[in-house]
Amino acid sequence: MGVETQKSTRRPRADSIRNRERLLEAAGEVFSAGGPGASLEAVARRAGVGIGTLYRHFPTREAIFQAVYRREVDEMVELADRLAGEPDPANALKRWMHASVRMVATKRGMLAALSPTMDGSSEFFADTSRRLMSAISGLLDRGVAAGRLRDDITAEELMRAFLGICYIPEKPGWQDTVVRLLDVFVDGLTTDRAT
Amino acid sequence: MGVETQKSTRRPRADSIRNRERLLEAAGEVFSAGGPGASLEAVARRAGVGIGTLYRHFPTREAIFQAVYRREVDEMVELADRLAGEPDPANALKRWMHASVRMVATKRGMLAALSPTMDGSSEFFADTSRRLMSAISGLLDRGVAAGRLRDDITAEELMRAFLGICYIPEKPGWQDTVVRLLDVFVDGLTTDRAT
DNA sequence: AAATATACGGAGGGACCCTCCGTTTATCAA
DNA sequence: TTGATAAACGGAGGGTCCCTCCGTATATTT
Repeated sequence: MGVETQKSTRRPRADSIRNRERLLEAAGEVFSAGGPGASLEAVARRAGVGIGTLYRHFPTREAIFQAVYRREVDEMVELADRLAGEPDPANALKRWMHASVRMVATKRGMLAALSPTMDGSSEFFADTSRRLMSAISGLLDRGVAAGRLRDDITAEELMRAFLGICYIPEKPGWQDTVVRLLDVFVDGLTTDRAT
Repeated sequence: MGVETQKSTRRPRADSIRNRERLLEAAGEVFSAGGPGASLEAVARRAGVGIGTLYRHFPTREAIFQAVYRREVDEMVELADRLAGEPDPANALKRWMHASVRMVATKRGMLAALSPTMDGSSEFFADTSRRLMSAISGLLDRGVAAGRLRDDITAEELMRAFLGICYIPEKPGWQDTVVRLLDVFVDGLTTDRAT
């Protein structure tokens, strides 16, 4: 025994994989539009699957929230890597932040929705925020090394400022406001100004 | 016209007043236990009135939240006044904070619950937090004047520390933790220690 | 005591939550 | 190819909650 542990298990069904993907897609859209209280039945409807299928893939509300969040963090990290090739570091940072606003909207929803059951999840949060931090500091360091960004702001401070700006009370159109303010902030980070 | 504006209006019915009071009582209990998503029907049940009665007195979820919150702020302010006669200012501060933990639980729920419709409410929040601030600074100043509390902490800083401690991620029993930490903090505020 | 303005309770239609199970289908072996 | 069958699917169903509406009950007033 021991060698046979992974033998006779079937390959996962194609429709299962496809539906899981559709659900995550739909959940990302529904959650960032409708907030934490968004209806899971709406998610299933949007994904074009039955409600039972949703619950089989994600037994709890927390499970699907986490899956969506993890997925978006993956995308942010990946995007940061891709932007490492940008000639203009400040611009790279802006683009990264713009893309991240959507992620923050999801996370905000999560934090509110998960507070009751957030016991075992703190490790999960610690992990993802560590990964985000290393992504953002990669972009920052590159700009500093190139002499294009100020060197007296740490990645952690940058993260805080980013989140702080994102937490502006949400009215209709808040995402636009946030994006503009983020641009102003990154402009302030650049070195090419009179001081 | 103008003189007659307030004439022929009947006295409000006794049962109406009583039910309103019961609803506020019940809502305070249900909200601080169950958070922002708590069921309004549960509130009505606990108050021993029909759901219709709840909705007549408080047409929206926001309305009842605000009423509960305002009421608790009133109590906090009143309690601060009463505690002005305490011989020991540090103890007075502790007692005030212990009582306020409950209020914060309600407010936390409100902030989460009201974020969608919080447009017109900012004035309401500004007003109540102003009143709270003046209550807390009354207690603080008295201790400073008596030479029993440090004079290098402002009322605003005290308020921030208080709220910061209250926002500890909530697990079962969080209120106890908060109360203990608040005590430690107030102990640190006192002057009678080796420095 | 009668009149009536007010307040009360809860039925009802709609949405959502989550479970359970009969039906469908993708995979695998023959 | 062609079953056999494990795996996944869909959605009905029972429960809770939301909010509205209106017939009934009652506190005031005269």
